[in-house]
Amino acid sequence: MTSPRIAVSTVIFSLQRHPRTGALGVWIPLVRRIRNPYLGLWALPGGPLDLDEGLETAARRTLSATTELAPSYLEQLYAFGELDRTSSTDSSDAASIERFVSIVYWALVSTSEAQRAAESENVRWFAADDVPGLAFDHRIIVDYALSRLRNKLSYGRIAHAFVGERFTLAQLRSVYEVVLGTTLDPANFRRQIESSGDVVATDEMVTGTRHRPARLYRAATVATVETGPHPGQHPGWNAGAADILSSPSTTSPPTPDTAENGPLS
Amino acid sequence: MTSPRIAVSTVIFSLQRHPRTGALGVWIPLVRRIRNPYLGLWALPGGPLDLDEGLETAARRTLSATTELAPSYLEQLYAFGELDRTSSTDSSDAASIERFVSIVYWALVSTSEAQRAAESENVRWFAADDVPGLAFDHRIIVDYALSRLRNKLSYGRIAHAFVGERFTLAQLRSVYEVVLGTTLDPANFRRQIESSGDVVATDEMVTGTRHRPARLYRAATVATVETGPHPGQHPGWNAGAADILSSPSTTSPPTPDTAENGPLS
DNA sequence: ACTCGTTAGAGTCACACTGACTCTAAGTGA
DNA sequence: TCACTTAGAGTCAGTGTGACTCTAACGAGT
Repeated sequence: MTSPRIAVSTVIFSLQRHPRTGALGVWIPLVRRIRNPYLGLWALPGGPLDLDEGLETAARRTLSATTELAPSYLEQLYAFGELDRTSSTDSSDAASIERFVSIVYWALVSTSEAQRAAESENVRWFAADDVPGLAFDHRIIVDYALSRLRNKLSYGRIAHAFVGERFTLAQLRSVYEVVLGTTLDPANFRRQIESSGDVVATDEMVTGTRHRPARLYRAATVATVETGPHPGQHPGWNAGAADILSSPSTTSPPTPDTAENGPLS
Repeated sequence: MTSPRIAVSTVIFSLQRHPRTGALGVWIPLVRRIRNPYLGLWALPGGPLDLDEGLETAARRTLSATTELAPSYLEQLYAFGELDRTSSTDSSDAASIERFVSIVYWALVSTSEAQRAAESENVRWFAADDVPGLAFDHRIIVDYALSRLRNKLSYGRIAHAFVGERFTLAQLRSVYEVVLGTTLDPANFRRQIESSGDVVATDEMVTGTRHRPARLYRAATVATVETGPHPGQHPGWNAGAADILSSPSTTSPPTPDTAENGPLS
């Protein structure tokens, strides 16, 4: 009983367009604190860990309770447990504040799934690189999660989680560009992604654009190789529904008939 | 108060020679449980988190208390908090066992530093890939830490922590070979390490071998770039004392005089 | 004193990957 | 039918890497 209490919080990333500039960026939902340490400030969604639930279960529960979100990708980020986590910019009562150790997860949700986290008095989306003053040390946590996101994206196959089930390579490329803050050569990006095996071409194309139709791809079914850094059973992935990233676009049924996947012609 | 208790444990890696075969390998110290869940079994050094100490502080404290070790590299590994952590191979009383969330660190100690963890009735070193049946889910934790060690070694500049302050490139190479379980071409290894900037040549050489003297190197002073995945202030590194890895070797004062670092001749 | 065995350390070469770039395909809208 | 735009294939030079060869410099044995 002489142990700090445990809280579980989650940094949720999604790609969204800026309401004014229209620029695509990384956004996160925050919830307003309705209790006294840092009352009224924005904070990461989360809550105390129950006695009878696992860590990831707690992350999903608090996530669903505060934002209605069920992320397609969820992974543990870090355990924050220093003594000064609550002080810094503290503006509340100076009375004794109970100490918490926060076990923080980070999640990716697709743009359509993100809409389930409806904005309200107590829930709002912020650009990840431009958050207001947050409760506790949550600003540090968000920055760390962002760096982890960038780092992980450059190695692995996380980008799919931002887009829907079917996506064009241009959409996938824009995920990389937005997250990493760079621009990528379309041709080189195509070459690398296609040879990586992370992606499989479908026979569907996108029509309705004012240019040549783009082929739709889907994420390769993970071959249960499990090489990623996850102990035990946590693969991080979930089922995912379809949604779109670009502005004007619709999918269309199969192409002609002959040629199973395009025999070179 | 209705939260699981927190324990902090550490997986400590060190390179040691097998007492019989003489083969170099990755070893970890374990401590014998002296209380009832899993009494008598080997387990990771650790203990409950006090109310007034940070996570890393707790890791160092419990480490020092059980094994006398002060690791040169220490980093958080993962928080384990599933509900079934204590069941599996449980052989103790079936009564209600208190639930713990373990925040696990992993550490590297040099071969000489490792000798401070003297073997005793309750402390023993084991080959990391051949541990006995461990308490709780510690076997899973050890395996995960091993995979993380291998993964991290192939990217970063961790290898130094296994050797002393001064080391030859052959010693550093053997660290890689032992941890990764491969053999590396000496010439190519030299080329890569030297161009990586992680290492700086000294003007000292190793004599006493039956072949050409090898130059001693030291770890490059980290340029405060802090690109590694560590939130807040945790850089992971500590001060380190000198020690040797190979069998016959002594160092000798500077070389002749002319030539600051060998002008090609 | 000389040779031998051993490892240090420099250097070479072919191959694979990458970034920059060009060119053609295939749609929409005027 | 032309202009515009993006999809997607292809080319080419530079760079890093693995496999390999060659010389340097010690101790040990004869």
